[in-house]
Amino acid sequence: MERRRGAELEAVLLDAAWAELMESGYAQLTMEAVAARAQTGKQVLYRRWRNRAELVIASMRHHAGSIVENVPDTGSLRGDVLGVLQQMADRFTQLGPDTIHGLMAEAPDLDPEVYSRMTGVMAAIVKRAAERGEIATADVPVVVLTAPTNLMRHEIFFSHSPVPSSTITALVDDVFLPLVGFSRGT
Amino acid sequence: MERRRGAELEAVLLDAAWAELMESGYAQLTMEAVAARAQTGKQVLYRRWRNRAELVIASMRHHAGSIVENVPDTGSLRGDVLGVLQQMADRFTQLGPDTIHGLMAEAPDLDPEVYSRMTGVMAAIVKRAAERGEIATADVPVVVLTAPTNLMRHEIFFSHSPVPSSTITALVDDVFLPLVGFSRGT
DNA sequence: CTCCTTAGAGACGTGGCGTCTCTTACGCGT
DNA sequence: ACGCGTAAGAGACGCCACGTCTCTAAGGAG
Repeated sequence: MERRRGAELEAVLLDAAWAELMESGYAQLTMEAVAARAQTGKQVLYRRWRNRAELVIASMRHHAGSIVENVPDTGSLRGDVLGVLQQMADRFTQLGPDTIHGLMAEAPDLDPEVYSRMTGVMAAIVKRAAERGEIATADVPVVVLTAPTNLMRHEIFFSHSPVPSSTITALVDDVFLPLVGFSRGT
Repeated sequence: MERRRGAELEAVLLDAAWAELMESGYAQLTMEAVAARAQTGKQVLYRRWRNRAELVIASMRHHAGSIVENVPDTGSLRGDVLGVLQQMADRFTQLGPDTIHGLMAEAPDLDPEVYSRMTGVMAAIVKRAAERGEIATADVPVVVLTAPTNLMRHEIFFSHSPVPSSTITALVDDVFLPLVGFSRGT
């Protein structure tokens, strides 16, 4: 019997978890099923992750790398923000709301990271826009800086269907751009 | 043995559920415990609600009535919006994040109601402000109308501690009021 | 070649869900 | 006043998945 070990095995486990997640959703995902799919025992899972939530989070990271490390750079403030929001939408509609809610409920210590990371992304985008002269200053209140991504996240959490692109453009054109003193068109 | 019936019994059940919710939180709340506290059997619960989520939701409604039916009327737009957000904060910090997340995960059909209700509340507030002449028009994009309550809800969901009032005022002063063309102070 | 880690497999105890069953109280109609 | 039917009170039951424990054997390190 070929016996998998170390990183190789771990990859198989994470892939199995991801497959189960896509097929059954978070609520239906069981450790037994993941182990069975990976053709191994539960203990192999529990040796690496303390519970279902940790396994799933690890499998998400493994599958898609860490969230937005490729900050969009379209040359315009509007394009950049649209890009960020679109990325968020794509990523989370793939997961589906039940996975998101399930993880929130079972892994309360997950969010701070994802949460604060976006603030940095937005800050970078705004800084560039200020340097280009699109807006007067990069000195924007945090609450404004995080408004679009937070509203986007809110949309993702509450809408039980994919977020339409019209909502995304509305968030940018009717909320964010006015707040940073960017007059569109005119 | 005095045997409770109908509405009387139902009230006892809902109170028991609420007490368990406050004591143990949603994740730890069990049907057994609720039944025991109400000095009855589980069947009495299952005869009325299909599962834990429905019971808890009913108990929340029973305990605090339906959300914001008392739309604040402070005489100023700023005061009204602050009032609404403060009510949301109060209500939900009482519940705690784990209850909220748990319910979201298990009762996907709960939110639309709560969600859309706030839009109406905000619309009423803005309409009054326009009539008072505080702002030019009550014709505000939906995405702006819902921005403060949505951001508030986002804050509640992600912050694992009570929302500070500084955040609430920031939402109103740095996001909402500028968006509806209200120049503060000046 | 031996040793030690750990993969693979499955049994096990636990806990809560939701169902089923049974007895018994009590409101209602006649 | 009486009996019928509905539903309360109580608990047993099967089930499922969690997370733990135990055992055997593979295969890398020395």
